[in-house]
Amino acid sequence: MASDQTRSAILAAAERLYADRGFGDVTLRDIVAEANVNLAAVNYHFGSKDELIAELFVTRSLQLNRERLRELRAAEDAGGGVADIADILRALVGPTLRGCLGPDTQHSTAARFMIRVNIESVPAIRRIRNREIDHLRKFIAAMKRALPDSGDVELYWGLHFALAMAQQTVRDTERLTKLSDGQCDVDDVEGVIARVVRVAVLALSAGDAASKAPARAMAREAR
Amino acid sequence: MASDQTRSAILAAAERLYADRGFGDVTLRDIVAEANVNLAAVNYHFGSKDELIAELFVTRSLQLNRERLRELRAAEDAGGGVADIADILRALVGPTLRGCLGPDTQHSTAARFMIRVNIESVPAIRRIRNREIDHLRKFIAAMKRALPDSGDVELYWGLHFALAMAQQTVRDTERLTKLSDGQCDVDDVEGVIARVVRVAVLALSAGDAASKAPARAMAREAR
DNA sequence: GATAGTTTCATACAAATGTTTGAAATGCAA
DNA sequence: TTGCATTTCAAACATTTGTATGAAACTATC
Repeated sequence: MASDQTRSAILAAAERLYADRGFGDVTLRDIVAEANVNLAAVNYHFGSKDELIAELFVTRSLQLNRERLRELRAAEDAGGGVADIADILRALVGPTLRGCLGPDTQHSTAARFMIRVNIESVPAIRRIRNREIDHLRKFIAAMKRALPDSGDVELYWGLHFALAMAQQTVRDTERLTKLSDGQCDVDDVEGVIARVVRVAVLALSAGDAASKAPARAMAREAR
Repeated sequence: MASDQTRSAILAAAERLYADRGFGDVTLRDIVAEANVNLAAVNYHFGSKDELIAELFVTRSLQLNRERLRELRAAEDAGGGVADIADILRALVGPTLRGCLGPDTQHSTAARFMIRVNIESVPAIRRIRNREIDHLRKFIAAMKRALPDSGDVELYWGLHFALAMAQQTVRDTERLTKLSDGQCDVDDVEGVIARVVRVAVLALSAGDAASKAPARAMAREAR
């Protein structure tokens, strides 16, 4: 393994192209042209196109999970072993949103790549994604420590909804912006994070109290 | 236009195959084999593969939007022109969840097709989806009537989050089920709808009061 | 500096795919 | 029936795609 130059060039070019044009219409020939390497280099260094995609995704995915856990640990350390529920959720959705939203997103290839992953979802990536569950369990455990009186089901739904809001915001930034005529400032990343976390916390605390009351009644109260 | 048999057979076969195996690996040859028609029939009747997909999506999409608006009108009529906010949100997410969730989903081709649309998102469909905005504006208008004191921005975010929770639940049913070891009963469709609506309503009411308070403080209160 | 292992390269392969074509079949009106 | 338009059909087309091959270039070790 003398020179990783070719390997790195392929990875960089592939990520850039996938980020810009999506998985659908980027061919190996596009990638090797962008990387200025030979067509056969991809199969030589990665085995197949899918393995190249997988390596790209795994790398970025591990980065994301690492960052999430780092923030989670920081929150738990600050709280002496039990973190604030809002901080837990922030550790969950913060890295994703910070990476994929904001004005500087235009300049980060890695971020644009992860957005594509969220939007398109090719089989090669979907297979890997299912391993994400172990990672999420760590957050469930932390949430259980923070809210020991909550039922497990509520925690699962709370985490699910938190991720839903974060990922949909990444996925459908354009629609939200258009719908609101730009009134929803998606570039204010920390603002978006705070908003998602706030609602997710509410969802968690609401689950217990009102899990049996019909939503209709709740809405009446809210008026 | 003597016989629409061929046309209909193609549409039905295509929807079935796309529902079962996704857009990625269903070819025209698969479709015509399933429909027992000639390969050239697709291009003759639809012009191209993309136009076939588009027609499938538009049909189901219009059905969905019609059902949403029907429920919205029903809610507004019942309230004398101004519907309950929970009912508005239920009209928004109910049809999607009822169509795509639940035990009977296994039997509805249309439902499974729309799930695929939510999961995969091919370019041909993404282009059409952007026209959905006008449809959503009607819900924003209804929400504004229901919550006249709410800021527009809060309404946009509320609708965005409601759709996020509904669509992610459709998209990631499997992950949620695995993560919770089956504890989250996604087959209880009306339960899921109530849950999504409840959180969305909360998100709307929370926006006003706490839009300036940091989420950290809110979480503390929630303890 | 010869040799063995690694990497690069041009090129070919094989398969799949959406689309087109032109003739045959069918349906329908005069 | 005749004639015209619509529809079906088998076959071919033209690309595009990921992958494989075998020789050449390169690198490092002895």
